[in-house]
Amino acid sequence: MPGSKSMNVLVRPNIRDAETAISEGILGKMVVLVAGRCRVQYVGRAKSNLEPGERILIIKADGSLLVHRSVGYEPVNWMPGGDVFYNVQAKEQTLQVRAQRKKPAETVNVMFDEIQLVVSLLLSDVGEFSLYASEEDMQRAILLKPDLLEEGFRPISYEKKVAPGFVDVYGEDKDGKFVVVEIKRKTAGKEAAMQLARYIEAVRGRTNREVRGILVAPGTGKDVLRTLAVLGLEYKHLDPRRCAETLTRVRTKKLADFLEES
Amino acid sequence: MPGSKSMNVLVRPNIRDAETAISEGILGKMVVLVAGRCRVQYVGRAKSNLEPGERILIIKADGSLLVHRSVGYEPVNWMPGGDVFYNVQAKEQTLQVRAQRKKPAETVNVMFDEIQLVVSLLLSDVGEFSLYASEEDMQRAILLKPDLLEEGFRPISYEKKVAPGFVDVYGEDKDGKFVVVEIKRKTAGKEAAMQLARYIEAVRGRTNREVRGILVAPGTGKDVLRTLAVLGLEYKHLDPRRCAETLTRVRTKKLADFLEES
DNA sequence: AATTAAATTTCGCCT
DNA sequence: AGGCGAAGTTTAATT
Repeated sequence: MPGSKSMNVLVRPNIRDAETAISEGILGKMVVLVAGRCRVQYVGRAKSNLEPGERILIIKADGSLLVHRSVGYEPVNWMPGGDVFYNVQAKEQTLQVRAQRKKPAETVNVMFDEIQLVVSLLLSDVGEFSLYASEEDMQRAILLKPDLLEEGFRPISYEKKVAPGFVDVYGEDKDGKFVVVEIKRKTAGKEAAMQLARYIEAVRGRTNREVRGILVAPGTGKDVLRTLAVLGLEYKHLDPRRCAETLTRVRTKKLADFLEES
Repeated sequence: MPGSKSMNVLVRPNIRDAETAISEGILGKMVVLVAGRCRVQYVGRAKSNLEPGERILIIKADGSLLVHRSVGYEPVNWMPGGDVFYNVQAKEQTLQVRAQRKKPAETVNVMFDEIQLVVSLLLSDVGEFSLYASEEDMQRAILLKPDLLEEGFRPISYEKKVAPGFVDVYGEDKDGKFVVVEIKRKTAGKEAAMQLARYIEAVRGRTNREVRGILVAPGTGKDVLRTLAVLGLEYKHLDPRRCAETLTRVRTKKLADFLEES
C-alpha cells in the first residue's frame, strides 16, 4: 500500500511515476511538494504567464496551491484552498497539474518538462497558534484599563455601529464629554485620521454633548498630527506590545485574585 | 564537494546531519526545505507562539523564510527576504533555526525535535513573469481607446496630483465638461465612491467649468450606486480582462500598421 | 528613509 | 452569500 505511508520521496522520477505520486498525494489529502522545471499560466481574476524555470510547487491538504520561485516571500502563482478541483496528467514528456475553482472562476496550470523531486507528506499538526499585540488586544487593553487612554476615561461600548462603520471604542471622559476612539496597531496614516473624522461627524449629529475624537496608535505619519489638529482631533501614543503585556498582567492578577479568594 | 550538487536530499536524518545540510544550504544561497515536528516563536512587530506539530519550513535564496502548516494559502510564520541573519544549531536532541532581521527588528525561531526530510536545491530560474488585467492595464486601455469610457471622451492627463492624492485619469467629454475618472479593477466599495468624491471636490475648487466624476469598475457593492447618485457621480462598467484584451489588440494593430508602412 | 496605493491580496467576522 | 475591515499584511513606486 504505497498511499498509506506518511512520507514518500521520489528523486528524479520519470513523468509517469511523478504523475502517480502527485495524484495519490492529492487524493490522500497529503501535502505534496514538487521541484522541477515548469511553465505556469493563470487565468481568472487576472491573467498571467510565467516562462519556464525551476520552481517549487506545493499542494496542501485543503487544496491550496503555491508556486514558489527561488526568492520572495510571496508565491509567484497560487490558488487559495477550498473547493479546488485538480487534474494531473502526463502528456508525452510533460506533466500538467491543473487547479481550478468555481468562485471566483480561475485556473492555475503548471506544466513540468523536468521533475527533480516529488514528496508527499501526511503532516500531523494540532498545535495551537496564538498571536499577541493585535489591534483587538489594544482594544481589550483599553477596555480593561481605561487609564491607558487617559485618566478618568470610562468606556461605554465598543465596536459600536455608526453611519459608515464601527467605532472601535466609545466612552466618556472625566468631564462627561463623549469620546470616540480609533485604534491602529501601527503607525497611523492620514486615512486613519479621516476615518476618525467621519465617525466623529456621525456621532456629533446624534448628540448635543461635546464629542472628542482620539486616535490611538504607536506613532503617526508625517502630516497626521497637523491633520488631526485641523480637524480638532487628538492623538494618544500607545504601543500594541505594551497592551499585550497589560493584558497578560491583568489576566495574571485576575488569576491571583481568584486563587486568593479560593 | 558536497555543496556543489544542485540537489541534496536527506530522509529522516539525525540532528547533526540536518544541521550541516541546512547550514550549507543557507550559506550556498540554495532553497532549503525541511519537513519535521517543530515549535515556532515569533517576536517583533507582534508576538506569536505555535505549539509543536509537523510543518514544512522553507528558506529561500534571498533569506526569506516560510513556515507552512498542512492547510492554508498563508504561512503561519514567516520572514520576508532581505538582510536576514540565520543561526542554525543542534542542541541535544533539537535543532534550532533562527532568522533575525534589524528593520523592522524581529525574530523567527523554529525548533525541531524531529526531522523527516531536508532538501536543498539550486533553482535555475530566469523565466519572465507577465501579469495582465491590472488596474494599470485598465488605465492604459482608457488612454489608448477613450471610447471605452464613453463616446467623445478625450483624456488630458493621468495620475494627476490633486489635494489628497492622484486622479487616475483626467479629461473632458464631448461637451467640454471636465471628467475625473477613478478606476477599480474589482467590485468597487463605498470607499471608492468617497475617494472619487474627494477628488471631485478638489477639482471643482479650481475651475468654474462643470466637473463630472465617473467611477470605472467591473461592478459595484450594495449601496454604491445609490451613494454615487447622492453625490452626483456616475458609474461606468468596465472589465479589466476586456481592457487587457483591448491593449493586446491595439498593440497588434499598431504592429500591423507598422508592417504595412514598411 | 518615508509615504502611498495596489494586490489574482487572504482571512475572519458579521449580517 | 456578500460586505467590511484587519493583517507581523508584502511589494512596488515615488518623494
